[in-house]
Amino acid sequence: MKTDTYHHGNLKEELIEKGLEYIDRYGTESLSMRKLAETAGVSPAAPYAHFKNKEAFLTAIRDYITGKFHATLQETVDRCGDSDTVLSELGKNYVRFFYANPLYYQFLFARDDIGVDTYPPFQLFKGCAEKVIAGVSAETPAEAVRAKVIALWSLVHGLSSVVTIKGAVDTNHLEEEVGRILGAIRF
Amino acid sequence: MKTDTYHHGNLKEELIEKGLEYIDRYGTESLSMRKLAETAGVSPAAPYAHFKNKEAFLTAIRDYITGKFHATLQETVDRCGDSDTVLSELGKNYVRFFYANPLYYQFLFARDDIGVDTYPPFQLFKGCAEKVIAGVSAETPAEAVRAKVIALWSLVHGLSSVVTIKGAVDTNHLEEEVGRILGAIRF
DNA sequence: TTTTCATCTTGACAGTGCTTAGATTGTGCA
DNA sequence: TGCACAATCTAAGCACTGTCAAGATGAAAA
Repeated sequence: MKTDTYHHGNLKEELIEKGLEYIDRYGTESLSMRKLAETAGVSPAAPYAHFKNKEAFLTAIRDYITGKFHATLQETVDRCGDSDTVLSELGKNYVRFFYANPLYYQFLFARDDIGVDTYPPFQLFKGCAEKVIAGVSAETPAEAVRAKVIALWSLVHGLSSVVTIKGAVDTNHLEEEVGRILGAIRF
Repeated sequence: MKTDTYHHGNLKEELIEKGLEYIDRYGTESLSMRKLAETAGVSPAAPYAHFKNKEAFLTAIRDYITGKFHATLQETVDRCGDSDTVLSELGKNYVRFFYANPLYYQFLFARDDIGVDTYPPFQLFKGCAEKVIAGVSAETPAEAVRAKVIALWSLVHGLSSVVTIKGAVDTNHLEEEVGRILGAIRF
């Protein structure tokens, strides 16, 4: 078959964009490579020239989303510096990110190969929290600092999930509510 | 075909048991109705006499696990009553449950149709936390109580997830560590 | 005994991920 | 400029999936 568009020219990027759109709307459950190929106007096997398999494709999308998540946190740190508001702002933006994209939470974290040291946003958050919390009181034992860091992280991470549960948090006044909730931990 | 075991006799229960076993080991990703039917020694369509579709089957398994989770929490409440240790014990057992079965967390919560009011374990935890926290200081404003309840729940819920992330928590001394982390919130 | 009905098998269909063989075409090198 | 190469695509097909419709089976009710 001879057409003027045998080579798509931008398939890899379009697949990622279309895949992202699809996950936004319907989640990852019903996403299929064949449907995606069709919406891109390309044969069912074409995507496999760019991605080894479906898992590699999903990983590419995860990396993209992770990049945006990381950028959000990084921007917060850059803006707040070492001020005493940085942790609260970091937490708020952490939660906001997943509240704005409820399907991202499961998509990013519903797998078992994720580690703190290999996931930049986690490193960023933990590192920042460690610095601030250890700085509050110099003579705080290391194990207490560590526990508080994990506590804060768990609180923020958990709230990101809880916020998507129906009826859990008054989302009409989300900003104030999240502020109050994050304020429950003191250092 | 004429055999002496045309009717399985206990298929529904066996499917749930085998399905549970499978999820324990491999998660829900690669679970298939046909494989399950085969391990039960039955034809591929047989399960559909007991479950409308795969989703209904998974819901049945979720309900079973949710029952065990709820029983764990209920047992804790029954044992501790209204003592000041009930929240800490409740939190520990909450986290323990998912640490012991890492794949259950995603399996139970990786869906969007879950609500506080329709999920008994959440109601139990929230109800108990509300009673205890409101009782600490009678003149605490309602909104502050609500925020603390959500904070505690988020902390516990988040820690249940964080604990399964590689390198996040020292799992060699999980008990003490969880105790320290949960102690970061005071009321 | 006969009938009924839940339970099961057989066979089929559409959709899935993915592989292999070959077609197409932009690109760099002679 | 022409040609070979490599990246990218199509076509065809395999093994697998969920699920349905038609009919077989047999335990329990009549």
